[in-house]
Amino acid sequence: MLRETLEKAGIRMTQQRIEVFLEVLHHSEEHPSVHQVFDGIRERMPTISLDTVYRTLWILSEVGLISPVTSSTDGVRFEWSGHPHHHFVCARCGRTIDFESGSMDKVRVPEEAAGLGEVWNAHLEVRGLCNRCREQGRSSERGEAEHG
Amino acid sequence: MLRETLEKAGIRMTQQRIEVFLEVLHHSEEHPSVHQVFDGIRERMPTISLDTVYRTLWILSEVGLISPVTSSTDGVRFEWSGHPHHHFVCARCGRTIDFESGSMDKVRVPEEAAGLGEVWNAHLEVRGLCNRCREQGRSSERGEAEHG
DNA sequence: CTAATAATAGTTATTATTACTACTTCCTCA
DNA sequence: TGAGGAAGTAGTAATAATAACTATTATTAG
Repeated sequence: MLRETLEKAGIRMTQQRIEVFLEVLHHSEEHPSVHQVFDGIRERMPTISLDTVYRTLWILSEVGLISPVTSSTDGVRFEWSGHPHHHFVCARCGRTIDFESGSMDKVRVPEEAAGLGEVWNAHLEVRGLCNRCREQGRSSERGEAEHG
Repeated sequence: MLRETLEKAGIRMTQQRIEVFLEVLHHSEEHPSVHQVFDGIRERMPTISLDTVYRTLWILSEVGLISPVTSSTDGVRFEWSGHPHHHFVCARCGRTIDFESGSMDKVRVPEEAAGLGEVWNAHLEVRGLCNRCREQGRSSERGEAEHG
């Protein structure tokens, strides 16, 4: 799937790109940050540079294999694009929580969107207050987004 | 609406908060960046600080009056939460384009989401390649996201 | 197998965002 | 109405996150 997509886009397949893709794929539900991906790969490939990880993540995003996740400001996070699911984003702590929905998965993309460009996928983005923050009242703080 | 919401959350209403809210409200479709809001307000209130703008934007987000927008890495952008609409996000240039949809607006939020917390609102997030990038082939670049 | 070229490592430079502190404003309750 | 105290702000310094840069290396086409 990686090989095929990169080939179609005229982008070379390198070991680094394979590693970055597999790392995001493997930890997709955790919405890994750039540094999580970096550290994960370094165990197997100690010389990989942070710059390469950044560049590669955006390249994989541009061809649609992975997607940046709505995030708090602690940096970009990514997920694999291939698994249909939706997001609950907490307005207070900034966490993005995945959920699946049989009813929503087969939603047809509105015409209005199709007119704006070539549609690849779509998901529902729900905003609100997560259960954890709801219990903590005003004591919770932004930024400790574990994106779990 | 501002007064009422802040009061309910036990947050004081200050001139700065009014200005920040109005600035975002007024330029909502452009998804203003922090600096756009800052500059806009400075014309009327020259002493406002960038720190205040950042703090206020996040406070208004936490109470649900505004929302951060899925963005490229050129910084956070915000929009007013009160207008129901959806997003087309270009995977290449990072632009977020608003669109309205009669069919989607009355979508009911799935049960699976309601279990995760208190739901405030929901919208569709469509990913793909915007018309502009589609025409430009591989010449386009990330980062010049005008969020128009 | 080799040349041409795209991609990477390692680092430095930028820039968005947050932290900090003295000062000011706003609200409460008498 | 006005003093006391808490919450909010300005101005700036500190802290990351992200991008830029260049010599070197890996990849692909032929």
